[in-house]
Amino acid sequence: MSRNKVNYALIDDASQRKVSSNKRLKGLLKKSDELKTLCDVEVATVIYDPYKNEPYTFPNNDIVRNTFIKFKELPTLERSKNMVTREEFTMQRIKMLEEQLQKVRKENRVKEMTNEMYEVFKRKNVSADMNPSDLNDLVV
Amino acid sequence: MSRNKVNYALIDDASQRKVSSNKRLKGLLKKSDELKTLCDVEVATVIYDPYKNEPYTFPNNDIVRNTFIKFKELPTLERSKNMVTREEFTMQRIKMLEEQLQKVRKENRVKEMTNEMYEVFKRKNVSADMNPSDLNDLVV
DNA sequence: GGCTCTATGTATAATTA
DNA sequence: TTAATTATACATAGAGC
Repeated sequence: MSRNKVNYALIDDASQRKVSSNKRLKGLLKKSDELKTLCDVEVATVIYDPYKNEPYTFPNNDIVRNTFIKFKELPTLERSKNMVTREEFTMQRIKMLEEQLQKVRKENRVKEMTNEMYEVFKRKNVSADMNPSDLNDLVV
Repeated sequence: MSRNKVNYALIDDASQRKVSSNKRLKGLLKKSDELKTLCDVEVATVIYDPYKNEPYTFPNNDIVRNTFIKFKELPTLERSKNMVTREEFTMQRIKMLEEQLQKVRKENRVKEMTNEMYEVFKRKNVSADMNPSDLNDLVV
């Protein structure tokens, strides 16, 4: 069993090529979805299998259409200098919001831990005189 | 060293997200190229990184344009209503971030309250039988 | 930030049912 | 031919520079 290195060339055997194509298409869509979800990147893909009339799209037909419209508009957007300035401004705003979000989430995690301690504390009905530093031992 | 499983969710840390994005983008382009070359499949992709004006394309701008036009002209596909321009997309992104921030801040307040309860609890050594749902009443 | 390295998770070619 | 299985190539998170 077990695989060889991939030879970077068209797979000669048509049925084997189809099998590989199906597997790789599936893999590509998964990777696209991960890029989109983990990294907040907009991905739009159209894939034509030579044996099919209708293409596969990622993430779906409508979004691909929207992205393509944006793509077409690009040269128009690049015209103006003000546009760039404004866009930079907007990007700064996004960045700032993300930083805030990250900070608040971090605080959140700390509080989450303290709440867990509270639950443990309550459940076990332990003495309130317990040294808070002892709680550290309970952290999973 | 060595890696953990990928958590299927947005990577919180912006700079870490960027690193992952770059690696995964590279990987995705390679997979796209392999699908095309090994399996004779037509692939056209547009990728918008939120911090860049210009999208990445695979295999290149012209071919993407042609493939997308072919896709657009398919008679069976109905026209989309929700067409979004690049700018509207960016604004949506800001809105989403603001909503998230607000949500996390709200959660934060709840946890803040619980923490305060914990402190009171500890100080006064009150009964551990108090119902946690009572805390809800305290939320602003 | 970007680059290299490498351990480990993941994709998939080969094989079997 | 499609569906599972498994061994191995490949992608990439984490670490160090």
